[in-house]
Amino acid sequence: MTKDVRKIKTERDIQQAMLRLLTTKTFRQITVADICQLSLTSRSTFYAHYLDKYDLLDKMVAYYSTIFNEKVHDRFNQMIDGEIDALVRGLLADMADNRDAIRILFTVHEPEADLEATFHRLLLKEWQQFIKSEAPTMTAPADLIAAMGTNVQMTVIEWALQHGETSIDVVADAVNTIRKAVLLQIKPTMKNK
Amino acid sequence: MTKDVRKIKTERDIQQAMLRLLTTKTFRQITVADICQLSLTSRSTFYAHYLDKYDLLDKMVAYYSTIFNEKVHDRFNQMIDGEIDALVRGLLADMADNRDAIRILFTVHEPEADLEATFHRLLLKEWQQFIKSEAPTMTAPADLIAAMGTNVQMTVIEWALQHGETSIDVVADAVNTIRKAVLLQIKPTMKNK
DNA sequence: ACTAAGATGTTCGAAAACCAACGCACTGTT
DNA sequence: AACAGTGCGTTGGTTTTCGAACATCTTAGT
Repeated sequence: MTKDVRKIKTERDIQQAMLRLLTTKTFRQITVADICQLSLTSRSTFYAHYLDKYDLLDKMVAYYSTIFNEKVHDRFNQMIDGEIDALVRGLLADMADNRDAIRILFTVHEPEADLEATFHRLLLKEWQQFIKSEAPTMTAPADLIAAMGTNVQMTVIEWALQHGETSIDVVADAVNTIRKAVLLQIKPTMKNK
Repeated sequence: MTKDVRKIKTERDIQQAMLRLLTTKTFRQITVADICQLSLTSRSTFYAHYLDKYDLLDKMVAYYSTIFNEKVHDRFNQMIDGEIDALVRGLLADMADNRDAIRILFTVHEPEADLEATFHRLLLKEWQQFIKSEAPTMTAPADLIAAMGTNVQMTVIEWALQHGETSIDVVADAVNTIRKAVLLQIKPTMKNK
């Protein structure tokens, strides 16, 4: 039931080729022939794995989205406490291996496949759920605050993807101030923390 | 007549695996199973390409030796002039792609396969030929001077392999002084240069 | 409107790689 | 001496990949 090693290898090669090509060309400009040439796979093999280059992109985005979703869901509860976001720091640690891939895919914005947008959506959903359970009634509109929290975190994530995780320390104070301000809208009792 | 892409890929994978393993273990400690596991190739495929791990090492050494030999032979005549060794600088430029591989293989010293020793031997042969044609009669023993020249160059090569090519500039003066002293033994007429 | 070039997606026989299994040799227990 | 453990090298049937060919489809040039 487990996959043949050859399948794993060709999919790895094809996806690596796609990522490398994306550093040079636009997704639209990339041809299936380009991918095959760089990955040393034959045309027919490519189509044995993917319907077309859109399907390929789709599966890549789906893969990283799944990982992200799992990690977010696991860690979301730890978010409130801790300096900067324990969540964000944890996520970046979890995805250290895939950082290059994610950074590259973040530059691709196709209607069918958009990793950045997907991450944003997943994060927003968790925020909404979080607010609903923690503070059912709020003075400020819940959706607004959820959007705020999401955007703050996304900003940190993207910044760390570009500049490296360690660089988080540089902006920790600034981000913390903002984070606390957002959380204050949800849990006013946290003032004295 | 040209090789199937699949052969190229598996040989590439196997050789990369060998190099990566050599950064961790001794050549003796490495097993065929290790290589197969890391390169994602099956045991039977390995033996379809190589007799055993010694044969693999052998072919890798042979490959880089061939390249080295060609480059040395092409460039040896340009050696005398130019600051530091035009030869050495040229060689390092030619082999920039393979620098990591060569640096790793230089740490392996098996009686049947020793890249460092092979490079040394090839270089020495060129020096002997050079002296024979340029200065058939010399006061100092030709073999001694050939050995000197070879060792000076090998030292620079190994130093550059470790520290990067640009770092040659740092030691250029020192090496040049020595190089000139060696060449003076061959061509006393160069005093005034 | 015609053509040439390049890209897509499919088909099929041949070549290569996989994998599970086997026998063998060597080493270190108990 | 029997034993398990590990590494070597080989075998044969199965699966995957390759390569070359083919029929579209789009796009640019004359």
